[in-house]
Amino acid sequence: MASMNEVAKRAGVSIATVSRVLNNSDSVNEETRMKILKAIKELKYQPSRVAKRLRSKSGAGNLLGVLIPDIQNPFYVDVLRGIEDIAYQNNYVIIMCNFNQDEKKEAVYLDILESEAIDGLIAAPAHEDDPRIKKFLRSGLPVVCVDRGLKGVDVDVVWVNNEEGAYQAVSYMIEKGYKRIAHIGGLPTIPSSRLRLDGYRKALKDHGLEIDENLIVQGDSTYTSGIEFTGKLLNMANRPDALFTGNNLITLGALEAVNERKLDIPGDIAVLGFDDMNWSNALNPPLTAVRQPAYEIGKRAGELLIQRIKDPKRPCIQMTLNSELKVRSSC
Amino acid sequence: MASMNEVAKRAGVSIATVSRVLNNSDSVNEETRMKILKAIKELKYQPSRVAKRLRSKSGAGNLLGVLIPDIQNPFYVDVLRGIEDIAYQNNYVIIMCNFNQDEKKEAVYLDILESEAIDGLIAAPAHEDDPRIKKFLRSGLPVVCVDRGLKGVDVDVVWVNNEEGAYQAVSYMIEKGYKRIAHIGGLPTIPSSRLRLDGYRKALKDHGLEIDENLIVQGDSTYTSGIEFTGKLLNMANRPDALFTGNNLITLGALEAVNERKLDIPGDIAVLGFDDMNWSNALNPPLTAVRQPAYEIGKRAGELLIQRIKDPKRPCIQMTLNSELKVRSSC
DNA sequence: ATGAAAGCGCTAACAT
DNA sequence: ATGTTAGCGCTTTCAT
Repeated sequence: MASMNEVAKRAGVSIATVSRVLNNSDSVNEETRMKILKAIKELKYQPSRVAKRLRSKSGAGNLLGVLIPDIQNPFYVDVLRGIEDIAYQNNYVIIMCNFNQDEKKEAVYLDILESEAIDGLIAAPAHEDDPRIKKFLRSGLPVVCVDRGLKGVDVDVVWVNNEEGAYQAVSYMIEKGYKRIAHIGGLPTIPSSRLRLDGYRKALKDHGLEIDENLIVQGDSTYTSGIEFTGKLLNMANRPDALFTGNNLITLGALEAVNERKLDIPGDIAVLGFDDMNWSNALNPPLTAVRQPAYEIGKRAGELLIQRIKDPKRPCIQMTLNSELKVRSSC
Repeated sequence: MASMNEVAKRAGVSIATVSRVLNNSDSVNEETRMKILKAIKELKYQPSRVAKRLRSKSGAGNLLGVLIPDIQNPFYVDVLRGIEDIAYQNNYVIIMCNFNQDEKKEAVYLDILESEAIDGLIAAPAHEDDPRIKKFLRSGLPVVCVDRGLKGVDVDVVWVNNEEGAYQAVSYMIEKGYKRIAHIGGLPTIPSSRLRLDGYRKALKDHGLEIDENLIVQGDSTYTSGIEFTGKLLNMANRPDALFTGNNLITLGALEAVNERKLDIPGDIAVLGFDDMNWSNALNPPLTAVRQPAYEIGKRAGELLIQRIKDPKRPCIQMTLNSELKVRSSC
């Protein structure tokens, strides 16, 4: 790889001038600019992003960190996709950090990202008190949270109206005539889990249904938890007639458990999931779900981050996107 | 962030000595080592990976590039997950490049990765003649290919026995008694698409079934292509009794098309997909599929890459992992 | 409009 | 065993 020095030599100018045309800062004589451009082409010169990053502290490194809890969850994949589109458009590149709900790993990644001199971070904190993200935030680096907020600090957040989305979903279920609606929630430490549960409770209450605590379970947001809890629920003497699942993975696990028992959806048990998937119509029956605009969440977060990098002083924004109930046939 | 200089000052030594204890190269007096370690702790010093990368060309930068065609394909997500595990264990971090089958984008990403001075690259080339990856390879940087090989060059590859996997699958279908087995393939430019098709043809031939070219279609490997082609196939006067789909996304699209027509699987049409998913049991009926060990492909590729970074001279390896036919209920 | 030179944080060769 | 020093490739004053 040719260096700026070689370009300068070939063009017969100093490296400062080369740097100038590259960053089209200052004015430079049209003739010399041409000479330099020519040399760049001939040498196939490409600036070193590493050197640039080392030299010009923050903002010019074109490097973003993305810290997410579980890349195997389709929701986060779509978010990531949205972030990537914006990053690519702006010549940023992404270091992908999947911490798998492991707080130790999260901490390690955060340290590395700092040491990589990233320009900004998009993160879904492990929970709303997440001390590691908070510390990172305090270090002054631009941060945007997705899907999960942070309590007691001022930070950009992009998420969805979790409580409202759950409320709508459960209300719909009630209106459909379901009486014993169970809920399998995710990790209680994750804010969205609690908000969705709140929405569930509120819907039941507002419709005059009594809340049966036996029908409310909370696991660890995984596929396996979906299988397990659905199994328990279905084994109950007086089993529920409908199931409201707390996320993607739980839903899928629930479907496995239902399939296993050869029960009919929605005949034996209706299923409505929080989180939609691009292939929900491939499920049989097609899944009725609360759709989070995952791709757009990522896109918006990317935009906010780049804005903040350019203007660290701009006030924080909390952007709540709307979820949408996609009615298909499972409920 | 404290720099090495500050550590040196606080410990009352030169930065060279600090560097020595950090890389535990050379011998350094136990006493001074302690002083330095103490200073490091007190200042919460963390070496700058950027500076290190700039200085020590190649191999010590702890940065890997991953270039994949479609992050929204669950197969690649699992591969990525495998790579990440190995990377993390070895203190490497990953720049994620999703090129979405867009060769222009692929080229841009490759340029950027070079400019980022990555230590190595794991890539699924757009196709087997992919000139951009070949060029990259020629530049001398360690490269490992996954899922797709490269023709006419010596390179590490980790993939699966595509032809054999397809052969087994289709043979199984034939033994089950299906007579008119259709195949929806992926992009013909992708080697695995062709190999799977080859396996399909060979199985039919070996079992004395005639090949009906009307039952063979090839699309662009997407979900939509699965929907479309399945639709066409199902609308045929003499429609197939079974479907062998060429990848994950196609399978899902096919299921949507079948659901839409309220057809029964496997009664009206059996479905067997290449590529398994972690939640195949959530499908109804559970999907019979050829399972690629995606996570392990990623893991092995990561291992090979790190080996090559350490020893650029070691001979290239082509690692073929075995696929496995997971018999469930869709076929 | 252009150049010289300092320095970002580190490694490694060369001294001592 | 430890220090000095020259870069890695770039940006950015400060001169001219």
